[in-house]
Amino acid sequence: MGRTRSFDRDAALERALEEFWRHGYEATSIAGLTAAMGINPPSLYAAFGDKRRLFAEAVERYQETHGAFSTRALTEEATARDAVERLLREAADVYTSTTHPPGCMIISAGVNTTDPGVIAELRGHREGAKRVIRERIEHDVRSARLPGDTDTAGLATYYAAVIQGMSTQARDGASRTDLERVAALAMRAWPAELLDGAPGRTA
Amino acid sequence: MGRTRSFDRDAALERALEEFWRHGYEATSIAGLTAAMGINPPSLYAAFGDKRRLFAEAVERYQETHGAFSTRALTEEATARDAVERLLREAADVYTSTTHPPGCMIISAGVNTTDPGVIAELRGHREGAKRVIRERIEHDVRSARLPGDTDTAGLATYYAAVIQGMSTQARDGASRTDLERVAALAMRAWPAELLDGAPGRTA
DNA sequence: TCGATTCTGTAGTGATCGCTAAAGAAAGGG
DNA sequence: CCCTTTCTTTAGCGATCACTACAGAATCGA
Repeated sequence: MGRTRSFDRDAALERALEEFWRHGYEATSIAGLTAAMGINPPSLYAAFGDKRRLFAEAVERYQETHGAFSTRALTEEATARDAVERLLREAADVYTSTTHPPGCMIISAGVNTTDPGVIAELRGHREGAKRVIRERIEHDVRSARLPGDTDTAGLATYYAAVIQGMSTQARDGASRTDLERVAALAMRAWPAELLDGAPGRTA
Repeated sequence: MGRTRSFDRDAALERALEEFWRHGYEATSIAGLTAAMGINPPSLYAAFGDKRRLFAEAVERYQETHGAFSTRALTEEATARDAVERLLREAADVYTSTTHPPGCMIISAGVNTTDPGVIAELRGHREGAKRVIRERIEHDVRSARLPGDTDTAGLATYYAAVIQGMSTQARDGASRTDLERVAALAMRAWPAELLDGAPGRTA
């Protein structure tokens, strides 16, 4: 059924992802993309549609690979505190890894972008992540591990802000240990836990 | 001495500042600037040099006006704790004010920008602010208000990250009270203070 | 009033933006 | 083999980028 594609679509998508990660949506040009992907513009458009759809695929791939640690941390730990602590620690690790651009693509790639669809797409992912944090904390409130008057939305906003600050610090050159110290300090805001089987103490 | 300028240079600079604040350096076009400033390109170039120098003047103006609360908070309070607490509280206020774009121009305007000079200029301001925070904390360590083993650099990085996260949250639509809650939670990381005249306790 | 000077608007510079028409190259089916 | 299909390359589309040549308009000193 015709000539076969001469490049690895998945590998090219990963290169495009890293371009968008490093330079953001708008500052990444088709010329920069094709150079990084090792192909010519018509091959890019035939395989991925256009710049906007290529970006959407790159974001999807990011969530399934580099950004998947977030969902794992929040679902695989026994307590909300362990989940958030692991989330911050793994963010410190991923954001400063030298095998890919620094920081978080979901946080930085849409900054200073004109396209409203791109802004909404990334903001939706950020709001979704914040909601997952809040729901994980709410679960521990319902199971009486955390006080009933815990400000779950406030804590979720706080940890979302800390993670976004860590991403910015990483892009400014902060090291892994720098961010691990930020993560450790951020955990001091965690509310006093209620012990299992020890009823009554609310503060 | 020739024809007099027909527009208010200071007012035009403020409009340019807000354009750069909202859209960042690279995504702000000369066409957008001239439209916001109410002048034509030749007037802009005659009065401000070029886009790069106009941006530098806008950053300088920002530091002297919208961003001046930062230095004031860190120099006018009696203790480092009060200084940082005021810094966070005023940031929550300024970043969500509706009289100008949300967030902090120093933090966001250089994201996803290619020009290395712009990146270095803004990063320099961020590093400078972080250094001022650290020096304010070190002052309280020297005066024995804070423990001698306080990780001043770690605390400075942490509060810098929190402020950067607050800026991102503001640009995502967070309210003033949202950011005030973030500020309050962030203060839980503050080390235990040593009381004046009560010697010895180091933790 | 007049020349000198400086600002202003019009209009356009070359370069780059995202994107694509056209034609040659490589694969499958007959 | 040849025809069809799909990929590839070259080349260039209109639009926008930062920036400016040019000439008219406005203000100065004389």
